[in-house]
Amino acid sequence: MSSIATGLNPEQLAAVEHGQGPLVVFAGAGSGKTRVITRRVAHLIEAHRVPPYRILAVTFTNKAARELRERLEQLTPGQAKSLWVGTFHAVCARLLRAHAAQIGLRKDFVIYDDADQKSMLTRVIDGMDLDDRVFPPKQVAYRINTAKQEGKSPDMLEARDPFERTVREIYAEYEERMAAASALDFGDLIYRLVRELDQKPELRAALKARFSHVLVDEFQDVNHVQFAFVQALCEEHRNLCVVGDDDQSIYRWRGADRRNILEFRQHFPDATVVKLEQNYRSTQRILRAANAVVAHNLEREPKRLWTENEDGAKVTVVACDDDRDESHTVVQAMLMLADNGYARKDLALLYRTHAQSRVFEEALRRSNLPYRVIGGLRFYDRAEVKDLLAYLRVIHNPADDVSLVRIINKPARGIGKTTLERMTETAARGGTSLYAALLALRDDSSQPAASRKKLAAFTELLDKLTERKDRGPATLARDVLAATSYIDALRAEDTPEADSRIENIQEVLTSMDQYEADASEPNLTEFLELVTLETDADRSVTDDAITLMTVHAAKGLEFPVVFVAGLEEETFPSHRGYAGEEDPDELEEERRLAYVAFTRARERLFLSYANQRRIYNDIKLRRRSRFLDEIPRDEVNLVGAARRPSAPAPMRSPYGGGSSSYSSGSNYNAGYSASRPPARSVTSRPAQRVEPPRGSYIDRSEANDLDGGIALGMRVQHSKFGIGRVTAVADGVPPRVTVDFPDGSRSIISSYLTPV
DNA sequence: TCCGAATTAATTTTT
DNA sequence: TTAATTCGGA
Repeated sequence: MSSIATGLNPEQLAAVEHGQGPLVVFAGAGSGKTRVITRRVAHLIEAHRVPPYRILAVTFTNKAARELRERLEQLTPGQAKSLWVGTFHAVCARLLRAHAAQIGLRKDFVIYDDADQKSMLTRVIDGMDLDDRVFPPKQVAYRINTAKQEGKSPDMLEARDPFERTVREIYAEYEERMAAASALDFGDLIYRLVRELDQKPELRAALKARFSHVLVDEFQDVNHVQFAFVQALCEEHRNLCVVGDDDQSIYRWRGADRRNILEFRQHFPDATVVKLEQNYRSTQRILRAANAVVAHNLEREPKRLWTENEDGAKVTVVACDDDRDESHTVVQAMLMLADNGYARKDLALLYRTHAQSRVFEEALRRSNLPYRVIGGLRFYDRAEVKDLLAYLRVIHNPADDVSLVRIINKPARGIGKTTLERMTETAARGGTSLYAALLALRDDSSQPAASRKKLAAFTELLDKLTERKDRGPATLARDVLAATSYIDALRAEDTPEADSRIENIQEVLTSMDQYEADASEPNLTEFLELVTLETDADRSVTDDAITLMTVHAAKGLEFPVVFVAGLEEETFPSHRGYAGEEDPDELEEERRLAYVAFTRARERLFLSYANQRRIYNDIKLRRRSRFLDEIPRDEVNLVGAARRPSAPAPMRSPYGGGSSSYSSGSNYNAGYSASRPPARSVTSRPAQRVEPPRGSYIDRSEANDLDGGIALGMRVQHSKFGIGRVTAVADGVPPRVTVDFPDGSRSIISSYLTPV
């Protein structure tokens, strides 16, 4: 038992040993949050004799869930297996399956990811004879997802204008098609469960008695339905422990509501509050820089994050001429670090958007530095992988329309557009699945014989495969590949792309074998669920390579050396290109994102920007991010091509008059005293509090007010479509308006329009 | 029905 | 720029 308390500071210990009732832990970056959660669960099991299966721990990623389970296995051998640990999505999926009959769901429902959802919506919109330029599936999907995050069914959706009324109808129709396919989208997993909990007292009673202790990690990123779910589970015992950091809330666009943690005490007035403010991860300088930036936010829980770690090196700001220069300089620095005691896997490059990875990838390849990109295109999103999985899904559940459409003519078997249209029509008329319609057409003697024959061949193939359904996913997948000659077709192509596709398929097969070896009762349903809920970030790092990823993906990770690239206005902070002044909430979220990025670094932090950048065709002048100017000058070492007398639009900084006073001429490599510091000694220096600089809000009098707002009825110009009139305005991300152009109505992102 | 060519729209972040 | 989708000819 002593092992549970070893090495904890008083606040951590208080959180670990807290007894009954609600608990909120404000855990600053690097304050040992994971440690507290792990120890607390172990403590509940060991000291309070809580059976593991009555403890639920919700994490943000599958990887975090796995790690939690592994660490607990070490702390409490043999007990961790029966714990409930997982993401909201995984946990809710499991509960939905367990109570499927009660809820009126098929136990083996499939989960649709975003791409599946979008193709379902495309089919729905098409089937309703609507113009998908006026109702772009992506935009409708965004609205439906938002509705589900807020717990709204179609009839609860606002419909103030014709556009919104139609969206509501699409939503309703979509729900019916999803039910017919016995499919749930990501949003459904939580929303449906919460809805059932509201409507079925027996279910609510069962679930609130199911767990005795609930823990939620990254609570600042929980949205409305997720909180409702947690509240329902805890309303009886009230043993709810939430852990989070409002400064690290970066998922507002996904419905995350920081008020959930900031106002936790209003929901649970008797909640115990613990603040973890000692940082064990970063150097003083890194922490001071990060603190100074986030201190510019107005709406936050006051806190003082401090560390006993040494001062460390100054934060290096790398000023570059252009994007090529930036990638080159960053890679040079990486090479130097790699020569001076750092392993490649100690280095990470973070950026705001995936699109930024390209230039760096090229530069890294040229320098023969091994790297891995996290995110972007998910492994399971690759076309060939999706094809194979679609076969498995149809075998598993023939009513899965989206998957059926995907494979029906892959490989080409002469079932084309005409036949598919006929099927869709029949299905719509009879209110059945596409597969049922397919069978009907096959058996309908009034149909053309040639098409009937092709359909029969296809169903025969499926039937043959379905017979072997229970032999495990891996075997089944190999059967599918053999029966469709999928790999043979790729091999015949004999191109590098085809080869890499074959490799990807091999990798799926390997992961299936792995799954069968690991799972207690391997089955197709579980495997398919695992695969759709798995993110790229969940795949673990083993090889010695530099990691490239978005700041979002870096949440919860740490690296000895972190590079953050593209610190420029419009990019980081990003802005949605909406006309007029900036949204202060959005800017504050960007600042929190910067805070997350900076605090990933343990020893060295490099921040880079370019004065001009190639975007599409032309070269755009860029302005250094205001976040850079929010870092105290003393913590910064400026290197690189900062010789330009002044940036395009000099910014006033609280630490100096303008950019010229900031830079100190061209001292190209001055910043790289790159060798790794000796292993950190256990210092017992008195704690130095790091205070944010006071009164340093930047005067941004030259804020861009170039383009005016787009409003209803306004005449606007688009570079391609010419001049038109705005007929509807929709807020959203990004904001769009519907415009009547000479050649028809279109939905356009408003930043692509100029008023005339 | 299929394939390559032409067209067109788009850049945030993800379970 | 480039990815995705549509189009047109075979």
